[in-house]
Amino acid sequence: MALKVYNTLTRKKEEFKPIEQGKVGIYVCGPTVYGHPHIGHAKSYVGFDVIVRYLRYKGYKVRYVQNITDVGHLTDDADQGEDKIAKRAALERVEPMELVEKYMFSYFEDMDSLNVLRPDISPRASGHITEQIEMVTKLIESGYAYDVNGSVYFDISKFRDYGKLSGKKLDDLEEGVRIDVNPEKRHPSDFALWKRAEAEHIMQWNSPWGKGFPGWHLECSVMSMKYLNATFDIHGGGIENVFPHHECEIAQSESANGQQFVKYWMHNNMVTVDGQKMGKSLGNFVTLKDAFKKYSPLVVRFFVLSTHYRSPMDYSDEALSSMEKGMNRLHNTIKNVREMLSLAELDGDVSVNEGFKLSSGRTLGEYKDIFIEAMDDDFNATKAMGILFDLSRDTNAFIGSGGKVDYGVLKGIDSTFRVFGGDILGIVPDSFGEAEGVNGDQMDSLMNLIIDTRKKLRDLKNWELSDEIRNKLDEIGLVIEDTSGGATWRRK
RNA sequence: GGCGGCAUGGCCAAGUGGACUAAGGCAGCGGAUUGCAAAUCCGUUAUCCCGAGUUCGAAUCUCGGUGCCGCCUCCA
Repeated sequence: MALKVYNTLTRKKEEFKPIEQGKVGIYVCGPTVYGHPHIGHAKSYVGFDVIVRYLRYKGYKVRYVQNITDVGHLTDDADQGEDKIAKRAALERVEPMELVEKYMFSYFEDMDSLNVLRPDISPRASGHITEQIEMVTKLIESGYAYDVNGSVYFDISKFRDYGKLSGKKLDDLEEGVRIDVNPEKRHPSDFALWKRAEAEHIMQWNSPWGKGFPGWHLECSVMSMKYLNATFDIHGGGIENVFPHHECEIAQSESANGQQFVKYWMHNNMVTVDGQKMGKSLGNFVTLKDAFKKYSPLVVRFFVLSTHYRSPMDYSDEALSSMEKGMNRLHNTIKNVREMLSLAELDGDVSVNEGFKLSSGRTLGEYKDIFIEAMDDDFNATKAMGILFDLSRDTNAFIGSGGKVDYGVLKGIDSTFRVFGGDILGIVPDSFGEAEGVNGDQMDSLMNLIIDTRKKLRDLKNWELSDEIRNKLDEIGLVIEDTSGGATWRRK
C-alpha cells in the first residue's frame, strides 16, 4: 500500500516519495503572533499534526518546521499598510517583542491543549534577519530583484513560472488590481523582499539598503531552506496562502537556487462560522480560548478531524455538541475495555489475540488494514475515525455478549485504539484522568461505598431511595449504571 | 472582472466510474435487555442540486443551468 498525497502544484493525488529515503522534511506556515489563536488555527495545525503523526507511524524520520512570524507581515499584502505586530503592540502599549512572547505562548498553550505535537523547530522571523538579508543580496546580484529608495522588490517578469502554483496569469492579475499600485514597483505584482523603515517604525535592522525590515514572504523561504534543504518534501499551509504567499516563496526560492523549491504542496481548507466566512471584518472570530470554555479541547480536535483537511469546515454549536456526544461514546467503550483489562492483568500477563473475528466479521488485523488504507489516501482521518466507531460497536458487542471474555482480544482492541486513536489521530488519551482536586483512590472508594449502599437498598427493593441517589449523583455529573453484573460509575 | 473549489438522508460528513442494494457521528422511530433509568446491541430513515450527454455501467466523467464558498484586500 502506498501513501498518496494531494499536491496543489499538480492538482492531483500523487504517490508520496520522499527525496531522501526514510526521511521527510516538512515546513508549515505558522501563525503571525499578534492575537490569540482561533478555530482556523486549530483546523490547520491539527490537520498537519495528524499528517506528521502518520508519517512517523509509517516509519519516516520527520523533521517538522513551523515558523513563528513576528515581523514583516503587513496589514495589507500589497506591501502597503502597517506591520501587524507593530500595530497591535502600539494598541496594547507594549514592546513588539513583548506582544510576540505573549501571543506565542498563547499559541503553544492552545496547541498543547489540542494535543498537537510541537514542531521540531519553531524558528522566528526576527531571529533570521541575517539570512534574509543574504538571500535578498543574492537575488539582487543575480538580477531577480531591484532596490528602490531603500526597499527591495522581486522582479516578477524574471521568473517565468510565476503562477504555476495558483494557476494565475500575470495579465489577469493586472486587470483586477483594486488597490493603489506602489509607484516604486516596476510591475504591480512585484513583491517586497525588504522594506525601508520609516524613522518611527519600531522594528528595523541595518541592511545594505539602509534601515528596514524583511518582507513577509521571505522568512518562509529562508527558514525552510535553512533547516530542511534547498529542495524539500512538503510545504503546507492554509489554502488562502496559495496566492500570493506561496507563489512568491516559489519565485524567490527557485530564482535564488535554480532548483525546485518544494516537491509536495499541501493546503488545508478554511473555516466558516455558522455558514459564514470567519473574518476579522465580520467580527465572528472564534478564539480557541472561547471555544474551550464550552467544549473540551479534545472535542474541538475531534470536530476538526470530522471534516477532511481539504474540505471547508463549518463551526457551529450544533456540530460541536454532536461531536462531543460521539466522542464520549467512543471514549466510554475504551474506558470499559481498559477497566476489564486491568482487572484481568492482576492475574498475570495477557497475550494479544488479533485473529478473533468480531461480530462485524472483521478481525483486528483487518481493522488495521482498512484504517491504514484510509490514511494512505491523502490522510483521510475522517474516514479513519469512522472506522474507529465501527470498532467501538464491535467492541461493545464483544464485551456485552455474555460468557467468558477473551482478554487477549481485549488487549488487542486496547492497543488498536491506542495506536490509531491515540498515536495517530490524537483523539484517544493514554489515560482518562481524574477530575482535579479529588484524589482518584478516594473518589473510587467513595463511589464504591455509595454503590454498595445502593445495592443493599436495591436488594430490599427500596427503589425510591436508590433512584433518588442515582438521580442526585447524575445532577452533579456522576452517572451510575446498573447492569446485571453490578453497578458502575463514570463522570458525565 | 479573472482564477479555483463545493453541492450526498432532519443535521454534520466520508465516498470522485462497477462488492454504492451510498461509511461514520448526531437526532428520530421500532425491538432486545432493565424493577425503572442509563449504557449496550439489533433493525429502521438517501439514489447523491437541476437538465442533457459519454459509458455495458456515474454520486463519481463531459456540457449547460442554479446555488454557495474561497483567492485576487484582512485571515490558518
